[in-house]
Amino acid sequence: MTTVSQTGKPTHDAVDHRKGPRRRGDALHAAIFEATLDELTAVGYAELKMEHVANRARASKGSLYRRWASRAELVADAVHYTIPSCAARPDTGNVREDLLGCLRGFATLLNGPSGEAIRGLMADTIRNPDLMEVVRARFIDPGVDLFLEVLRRGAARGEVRTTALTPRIASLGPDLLREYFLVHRPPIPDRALVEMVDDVIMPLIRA
Amino acid sequence: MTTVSQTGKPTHDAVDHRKGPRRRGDALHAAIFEATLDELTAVGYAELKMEHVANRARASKGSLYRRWASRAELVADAVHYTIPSCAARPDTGNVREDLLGCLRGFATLLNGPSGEAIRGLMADTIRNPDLMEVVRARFIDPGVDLFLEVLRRGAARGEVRTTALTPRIASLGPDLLREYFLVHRPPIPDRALVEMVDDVIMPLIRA
DNA sequence: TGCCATAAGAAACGTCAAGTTCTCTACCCA
DNA sequence: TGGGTAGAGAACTTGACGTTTCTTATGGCA
Repeated sequence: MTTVSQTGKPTHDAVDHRKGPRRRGDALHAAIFEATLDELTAVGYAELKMEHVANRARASKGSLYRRWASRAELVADAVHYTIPSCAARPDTGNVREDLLGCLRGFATLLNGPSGEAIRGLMADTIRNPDLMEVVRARFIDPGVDLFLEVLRRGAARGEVRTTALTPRIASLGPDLLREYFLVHRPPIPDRALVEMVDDVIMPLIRA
Repeated sequence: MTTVSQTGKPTHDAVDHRKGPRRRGDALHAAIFEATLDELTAVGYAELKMEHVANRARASKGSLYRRWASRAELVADAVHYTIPSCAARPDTGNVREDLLGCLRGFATLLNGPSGEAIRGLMADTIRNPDLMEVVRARFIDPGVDLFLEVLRRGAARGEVRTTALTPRIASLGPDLLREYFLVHRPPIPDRALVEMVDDVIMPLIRA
């Protein structure tokens, strides 16, 4: 098929979706999410271009910008859309194992394409501080809640001092993990997680 | 004064430094550093443009790129050049006060234009992971060394368990501070520093 | 003192992606 | 079945980056 552009230059299109089947609403939304994640996996956040996402989704840039004001918002939505339930919730009956299980779950996530995305989102936070609230609400606070729950179960079993059930203590795990994640190259080694639990958290919470 | 550009368009320049006094070497180097810091203070890292730094320094972009390959390298050098000696080294004879003093010193730094710059540099780390080593060597490792020294003095006075003299414990202060810095809007409240010391570090190191 | 290599200043250029706008048209619904 | 909505595709505008070119001031050296 041959069309002629406004400037008269002929372009040969494999498929012109002005004429082909055309998705709308949720179907298009989902297709863009999948394209975003594929692109994220393929080239990473830093090299992710709106135009490439559009092409991969067989959509137009206009459709993307109609829904999201920026790359950051698109990626935040796309990652949030696919993170299953923000990692598993281990319950082994032992606080140390539960804590380690949580950290390992997060680390696995951060070592994959979602980690790439979160790293990039935190970077964009500088140009757009409002994004920080979004990142915190979606990717940070849930982790603290999970740790607090683990500590409460431990306290119920008598493993954990009740005075350790504070936000400051509960967020130590997520904080140290994120800190490690942001300052070191991936992947996060398991040894670092064990140190966080055994050298910092356990001594602080032991009954 | 009026000059004629290559394309024949007349341009009216206040001063054309092809004819004016011309700095070289260290004088120019220093002028560029000062312009970088002024620009950082004025518009922040995200909005810092090489061209604007050049204009402010009354230098050319060419001169900048002859010395630094990127904005990140320029800013890293400029900030490092002006940080006095990476904060004071309190020695009050009391571990808790020393720790708090260190954290307050860093927090003051991070609440100013240097903090803006460091935040931005950490963001650029995503596009350029080599930068991470530079940031760590210049702005992170010195902090850990300082804390380790404070802990050693405390141990010598019998205030600190000798088993607490590990990198994991010594870097807790800088780690938690940086974590807070990266995830929250400035400024860092003093309350957060006190919590780090009293709820996390002190319980872990007490003899 | 005068010559010359070096490097600074200014401006233009090529590139690239962001974001916008335009036209055309498929799809949905009343 | 006809009209409004929204998607596809491409051109366009803008803005910054990093480079190149040309001119000329500066400092070292003979």
